[in-house]
Amino acid sequence: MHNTSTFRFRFSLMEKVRSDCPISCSLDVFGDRWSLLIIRDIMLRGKLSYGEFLGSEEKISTNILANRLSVLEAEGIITKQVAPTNKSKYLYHLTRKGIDLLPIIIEIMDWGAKYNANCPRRELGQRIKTEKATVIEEYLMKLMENLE
Amino acid sequence: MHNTSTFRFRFSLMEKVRSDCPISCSLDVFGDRWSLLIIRDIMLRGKLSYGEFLGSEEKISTNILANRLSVLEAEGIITKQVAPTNKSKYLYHLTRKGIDLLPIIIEIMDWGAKYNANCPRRELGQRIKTEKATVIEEYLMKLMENLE
DNA sequence: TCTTAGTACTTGCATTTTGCAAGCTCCAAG
DNA sequence: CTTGGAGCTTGCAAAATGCAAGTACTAAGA
Repeated sequence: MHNTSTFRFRFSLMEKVRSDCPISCSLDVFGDRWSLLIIRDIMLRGKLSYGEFLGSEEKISTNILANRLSVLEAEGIITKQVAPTNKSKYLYHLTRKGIDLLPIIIEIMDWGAKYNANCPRRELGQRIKTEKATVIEEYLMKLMENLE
Repeated sequence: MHNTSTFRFRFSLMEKVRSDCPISCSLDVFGDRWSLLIIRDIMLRGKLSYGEFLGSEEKISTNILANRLSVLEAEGIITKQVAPTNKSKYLYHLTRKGIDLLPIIIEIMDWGAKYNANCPRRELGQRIKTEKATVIEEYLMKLMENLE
């Protein structure tokens, strides 16, 4: 199912679950410095391809990106499909499971903006400050439209 | 201010911020597999001491625990104080900044429980399924009482 | 006072993960 | 039939992690 080379580092030992605590299980999946940034790119910035993810300002390296994408796909958080326009390009989309990470992403954004003077709140950041629930609702609907 | 040995690995280079995105900044602080589990222990399980954190089922190792505690303290998320009963014991408490991680913790718990058959929802897990906002409100009030 | 135990770490070392740079493969266009 | 774009893989050095053992300080009991 998964080729070994892609899994040569993270999760190469396959499924070492630390406990049955839902927080612990979640962190086993996305508890690192990169996974949620990829989700952010797809979810909030409309990025879809490997090249677009590479372009983000945090400068993820190619091997880490390839690994995280395969882990997220294996976990059923994103899907990978050939681009209709170009057979050598792939598009990554969120599954329902991936879309359900939205509230986590929004809460992390809100906390980060609140406690970092150097993190300017842009439109979305401003809105979640006063109408978080509404914003989540809106994004949820928008993201669900792209499902299938 | 910080002794070097405690910071010999994580954040030993001090503040390498990847971008001004609030999500990225947040993950620079707690984007790993352990930090939020320590927060969970303090926030939801009433644990307060090094020994209690070590006792959790995920079995964090002593050097990682010491490092994460010092990072969380340096970030102003927890405070460290001598126990009133015993001079050789320390108690860790959440600051306001730490308490504000509550919604993130709750959302991660909810997602983890939803997508892991092997993660049983206990009382709290059940309640957040139907009355998340209320539960957050309640816990927030309870945690704020212990501030100061 | 001497010893034993509790609490909180620190240290050394092997293993794993990360980060960086350089390839490599496949497809499409000229 | 070559050139370029897109998506990776590979090799290697550096950093983080995990484990086991040791240290330092305090408290309590003999």
